[in-house]
Amino acid sequence: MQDQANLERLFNRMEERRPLTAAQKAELQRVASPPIVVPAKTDYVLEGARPSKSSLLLSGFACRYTLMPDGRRQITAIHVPGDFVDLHSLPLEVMDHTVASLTDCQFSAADHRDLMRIISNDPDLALGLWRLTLLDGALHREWIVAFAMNAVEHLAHLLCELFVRLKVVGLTDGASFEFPVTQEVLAETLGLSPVHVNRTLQDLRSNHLISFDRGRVSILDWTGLREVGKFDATHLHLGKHRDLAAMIPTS
Amino acid sequence: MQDQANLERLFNRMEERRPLTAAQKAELQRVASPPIVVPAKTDYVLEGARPSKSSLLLSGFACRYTLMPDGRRQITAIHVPGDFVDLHSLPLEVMDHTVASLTDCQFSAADHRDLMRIISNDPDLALGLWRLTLLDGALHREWIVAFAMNAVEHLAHLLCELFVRLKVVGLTDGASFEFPVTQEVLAETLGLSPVHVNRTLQDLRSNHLISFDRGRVSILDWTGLREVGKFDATHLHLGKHRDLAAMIPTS
DNA sequence: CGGTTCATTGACGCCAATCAAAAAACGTGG
DNA sequence: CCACGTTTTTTGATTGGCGTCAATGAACCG
Repeated sequence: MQDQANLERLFNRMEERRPLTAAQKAELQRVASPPIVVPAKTDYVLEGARPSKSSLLLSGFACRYTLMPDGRRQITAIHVPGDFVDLHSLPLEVMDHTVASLTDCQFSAADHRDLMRIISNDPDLALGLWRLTLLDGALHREWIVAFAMNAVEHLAHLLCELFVRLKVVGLTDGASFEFPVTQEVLAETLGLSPVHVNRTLQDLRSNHLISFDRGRVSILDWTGLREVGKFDATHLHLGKHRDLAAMIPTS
Repeated sequence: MQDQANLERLFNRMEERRPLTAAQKAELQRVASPPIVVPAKTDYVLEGARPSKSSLLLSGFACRYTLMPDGRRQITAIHVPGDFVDLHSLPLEVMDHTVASLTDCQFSAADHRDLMRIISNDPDLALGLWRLTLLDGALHREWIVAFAMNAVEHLAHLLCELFVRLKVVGLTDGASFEFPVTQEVLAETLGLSPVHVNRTLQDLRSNHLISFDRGRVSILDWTGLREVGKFDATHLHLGKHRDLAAMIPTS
């Protein structure tokens, strides 16, 4: 059992709104492969592919991105442990973007035939999986809104979002969390130049809202950061952790 | 039967990848309400609501938007006939944004209990509905990428996307289509100021890529517009109409 | 026909891109 | 543990895209 994938973070997320039965958890556990290790900065699912399985991120950070004709990379989603990174390929079949690791990652994969069997036999679980893919959509919409903000607001918004999502899966430590990515990755996420990301980070730091050092983000002023980033957790569709976004974390 | 909703445009979209059976079409038809008329510029589903039904757009243009704290409205999606505008509220339950009409619209609504029954009894149809919501997500991602472009490219991209989507549901006329919205709506969509949208339209016009007059968009140079907008239809997940994005429409 | 909405134009300012270079952190092998 | 090349962060100077403000003109509508 040592190499069995730990699905607790997925269960955390799925049980935000209603609990899973022991049988449902067992069924998901049954179709989850042992951990797959992927080093940092590696494409994991390619645009144009037709995956025969879908992968759950167990540890590390991953992203989805589209390569633009001029060679720039635009990141459209950042994934944290507990996220399915390509569950949408089950109904959509063809990948319209690439999934890559940002840090060293572990994934667990579930065969599409197994997943199809699950959704045929258990409409309740089917709805839960559907719901997970819709949470991605809700995040996409929020990112669109964030793109209409200026650089400082956009960055603050992103950090708020990551903090809450990581908190849900138990990956925060007080008011801080590990986020070992370069400023270039932030630039590709925010659609800014790396230089401007640097200046924007300095802005947030000089206003004592955050510190960001050696891959660790510490939120020094949660209320202030939320305000700057116009962050509203409605789109995260939290249930159990509903009050989490309002809370002021202690350091 | 005169007041029965015409679901052909929905069927068009759902049959991109695989045909629906007559029984499936009949089942969808059975749960679809008669047309609901909504005047232009009217909120139709409010943020925070818990819809008990989901609505299909039969005619007109609608959008989803989020109101920002400073009163600005950011549009996150534009809907064309054949689109479900809030099908995601079935698994997600709570609306995280508002749906509004842009023009006079007609909707047909399906009760969530009926839809739940369908997805429980027909996994195939469930997958088809799931797929529709994922197409929205794919569009969201493409919009994020488009936000990393400059104003001219972004606008060109949007017009390309609308053209192809309208073509799929038979709402184009040669190389042109009706799109009776103000430049302010475009501004709210692109995250630009109305003034700059005006200048950007003039740019496209002066390069003989489009004309846009009295609510009708005509594409004068499809190849050129696609190139400027870096438009790639992969994310539309077309099946039957796969070659549509590459085709040069005749006027 | 008159009021209202919408499209257009010009002047000016600011936010973020770009270019270039230096400093700091990191990784690796000796 | 230090030396070294590489990656990443930081800084400065300049440019350009888009926002803002304000006003005019055109289209629409009852």
